[in-house]
Parts: sequence; structure tokens; C-alpha cells
Amino acid sequence: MINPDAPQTGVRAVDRALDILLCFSRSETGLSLSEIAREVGLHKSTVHRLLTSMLSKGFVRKQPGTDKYVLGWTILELIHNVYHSDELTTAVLPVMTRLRDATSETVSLYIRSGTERIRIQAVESMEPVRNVATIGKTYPLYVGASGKVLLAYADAETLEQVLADPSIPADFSREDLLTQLENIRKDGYAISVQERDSGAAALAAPIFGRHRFVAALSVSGPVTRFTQSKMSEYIEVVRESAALITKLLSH
Amino acid sequence: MINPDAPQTGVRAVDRALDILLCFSRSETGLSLSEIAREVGLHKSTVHRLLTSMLSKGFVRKQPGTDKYVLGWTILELIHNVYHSDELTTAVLPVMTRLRDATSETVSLYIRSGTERIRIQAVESMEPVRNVATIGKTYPLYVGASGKVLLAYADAETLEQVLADPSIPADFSREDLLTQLENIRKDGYAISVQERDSGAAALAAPIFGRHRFVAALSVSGPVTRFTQSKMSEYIEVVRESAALITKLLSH
DNA sequence: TGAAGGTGTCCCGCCAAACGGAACGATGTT
DNA sequence: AACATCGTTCCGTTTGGCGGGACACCTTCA
Repeated sequence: MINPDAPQTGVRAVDRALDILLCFSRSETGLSLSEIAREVGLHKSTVHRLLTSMLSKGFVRKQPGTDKYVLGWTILELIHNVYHSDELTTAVLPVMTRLRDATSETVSLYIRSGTERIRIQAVESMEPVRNVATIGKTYPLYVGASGKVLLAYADAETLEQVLADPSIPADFSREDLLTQLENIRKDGYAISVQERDSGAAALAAPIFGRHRFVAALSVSGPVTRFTQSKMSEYIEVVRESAALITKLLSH
Repeated sequence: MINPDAPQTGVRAVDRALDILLCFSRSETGLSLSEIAREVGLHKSTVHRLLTSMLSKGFVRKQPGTDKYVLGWTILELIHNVYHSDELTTAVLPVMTRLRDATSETVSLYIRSGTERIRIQAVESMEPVRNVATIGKTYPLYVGASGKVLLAYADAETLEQVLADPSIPADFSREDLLTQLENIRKDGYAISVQERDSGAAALAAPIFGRHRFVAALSVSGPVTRFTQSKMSEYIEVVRESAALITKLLSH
């Protein structure tokens, strides 16, 4: 049961249907009807009826092999309206650009995708020597400031999968990572120096949506420009920018 | 009124709510309550009630300036589950890879974003001389095979905006483009030879989702390898691949 | 083999709650 | 000032959603 005290506003059936959709944003592997019913605290038959509506509209679908429900392709049809909506370009991008101007380093926006992270937006530094940011590119989660931010707010299952990743170097300290993740959750930012790329340093801070952690905002550049004093200055502006975007996202 | 004959299955309130959400995938600028009510053929008060539910869950939100409704940030939280879901990598990517192997040229998947197009997925050719495809990169709509496909299935407003684009070269024939778009809709594919890049040629075909046109699939490479006979061969395989993905998306 | 527990699906009687007409205040337009 | 159109709220009617229960189908124990 997610929400014991119902908001008691609007249409109940719709509230429940949307609750079901939100369940999917938490589980990556798909959900069975009974799991959903347990999660939202409703009778199986009720959930079944709601799901058939969403099924016929393509908002959810059944995985071919298993009988589990997953999000449907219709969501894809909504994406470019959200993802490239006016607000994301007229609200988030300016914040990123301002952050770039304040630090004169490359600014990136990452979301987690399974056990990887993907850069969904970037504003590059104007310096001749700079971090080149390709939108859409993916990186591991266990290295880099934004990777660790994404990991710090990921579910336990994802963390486990990442730690079990065979491509992690042998000398990588998992204990060290776990304490770092705790510090990130406590402090609200992450630092990485020469982790992903030798010669590069980065700072990152979490961005929260309406219901949960959404993305990581990072500033990255050549390690030579990230002096101790610059670093502490950047920490402030990155956290401010992330907080501003968080505020924008919860409108 | 979108759907005069209701499917009469599942929960009506949910069906209506999802219909409202689908309205947004068509209009890029946001919709007022009355517009939505007109579109789905319901009473204003009914739409208002449904919208308050979706508003409280963050599925829609009101634009700060105007009173228009637009899709909310909660949709973002669903995206990475769909966009990078197992199926998109285990279903669409293999089709793209097979197409790459059949043509030994670079294969790209584009969606339209306003008056541009963005490459959301790519499988590169293995040839030493090849079209290098960067995921996330954007291109204009009025040149290139996939650009024209995206334009052929875009709404009239977008087409108008694109034709009014001041960055279009002076010698560009808009009449020619319009007849090309008609042919694309008729034939189901587009060809471009040395349009976007000199020395490059491309073929593209439309991919349809459950409710509407979604994306364009393209094969591109050096024009020297796109002989007349190769061209007609590629047209077939591109259309087949696009049709296969369309089938997958409607599950 | 059969009992036990887990699925997903379907049916149906009851009554809560969704529907839409109507009215309201606020804006903007002729 | 009259008019049109907007978003919002209220309320009586009755419709359609609710969930208990039944069912068939699994797998897993005894």
C-alpha cells in the first residue's frame, strides 16, 4: 500500500490507474497482476479491470514470455512532448547554461538507465581544452561523480547488480564506494577526480522530481582547472542549480 | 471526438483519462480545458475532474504563464523504463543490426523534435569508409531521407514552420519538397542523394506506433556504394525492417 | 496423486461515486 | 455595456465501478 490516506480529490479510478503506472517507474523488470494489487492495496479484480483499460490504449503491455505487465509503447509517443517540451529547453537548459557560464566548464544532465547512466542534455565549456559531452552517450555507474550520485539514489537491487558487475577492475574497493554513497546522500553532492577519464574531474548533485530522484547534474573538466578553491566554489553553484531545477520540476 | 465507437471494455473513466493524455501527443503547444473537452467529446466539468486527478499525480501540469495544460514531469520518470527497456534493445536493436548486416551500411533511428530531428539509436557500418552516427545528434527536417519522412508525417503546423525556416538556402525549392513528401506518403519510403552531406546517400522508411507515426528508420552511407541496383535492393529491406518494428511496437 | 497455494480471468448484485446540466465569477472581445 | 468564452463549483440522478467469490490453470510440496 503506497498511499494509505487517499487525497480524496478527482476521479478515484483515474487516481488508482495512475498509481499503477507509477509502480512501473520503480520496478525495472515488470510486475505481475498480483504484485501490483499488493503494491497499490487493491483487489486483484479491480487492478485487472484497470489494467485492461491501459492495455487497450497501449499504456502497458504484457511481456511476451512471462505474464508480467510492463509499460507500453504509447508512452514513447508522449516522450518528445515532455522531453523536448518548452519548459525543458526554456527552464532547465538556461540553468545549465548559467552553470556553464559560472564555472566555464562542461555541464551535463544524466539519468540512470538500468546499470548505466545516459547523458540526456549537455552544455559544453567554451575553453579550448574541455570535456566533450555527447548527448545520448552512456557510462558506467560506479565511476564518475554523476554516476555515484545516480547510484546513491538507486534502489538496492540496482546497487547490487552494479557491485556484481564483472567489468569492475579487481582493485576497486566496494567498501569505499558504499561509504562514498552514504556521504553523497548526506552531503547532497559527489566529487570525482580522475575516475572515468584520467585528467578529468567532476562534481555532481541530485535532482528530484515530484515523486522520486530523477537525474544528476554535473560539472566536469580538466583536473588541472579543478583546484581546491575552485572545487569548493563549484560545489555551491552545482547544488544551487540542482536545487533550482528540482524546484522547477515540482512546479 | 476521436473515437466515436467506444471500445466498451475496462474502466470508462480511465479510458477517458488516457484519451486526454493522448491528445497531448498531438498538440505541441499545450491544450486548454475547453480544447481538450472538444477533442475528446466530453463535458467541460468531466474533463476538469479527470484533469485534477492527473494534475495531483503530476502527469499533467499547467503552464505557468497561460492556463494551458501540458504533460507533467512524472512522464519523465516513466521514460527510462520504456525508452531503454529490454524490448527496445532486444527487439528494435536486433532489427537495426540485421538491417546493417544486410546492407553493411549505417542504420539510424530518428524521431522528430519540433522542427528538428534527433537520432535516438544507431548501428554503425563496419566499413572503413562509413557514415558515423552520433546518438542524440540533431539535424534539420528539410534535408535527408529520414528528415523528409519525418516531415511527410508531421502536422501541418510543423510543416509550415519548417518551410518558413530562414536558414533554408535561397535556391531550395519548396514546391519540389512538397511533391516529394506526397510521394513519400504514397510509396512509404524516401531517398536522398548528397543532400545533407555531399558524398552521402540515404534511404528512410516510416515506423508507426499504436496510434500514430513515431519514427523514421534510415540506411545511410557513401554515395559511391549506393548504385542503382543496390538502391532498389535496400528500399525493400528498409521497408521490411520498418514494417517489422511497426509490428513489434503494436505488439 | 491429491492437497495446497499461487497465479490470471470472469461474473454479478449492490450502492457509492462519477456524470453532466446548470450556474457562477472572471476575462477578454466586439 | 452587452456579449462571448473561459475555468471552476455545486448537486441530484443513476450509471457503471467495486470487490467478493468462483473458476481454471499452474507449480510445489506431501
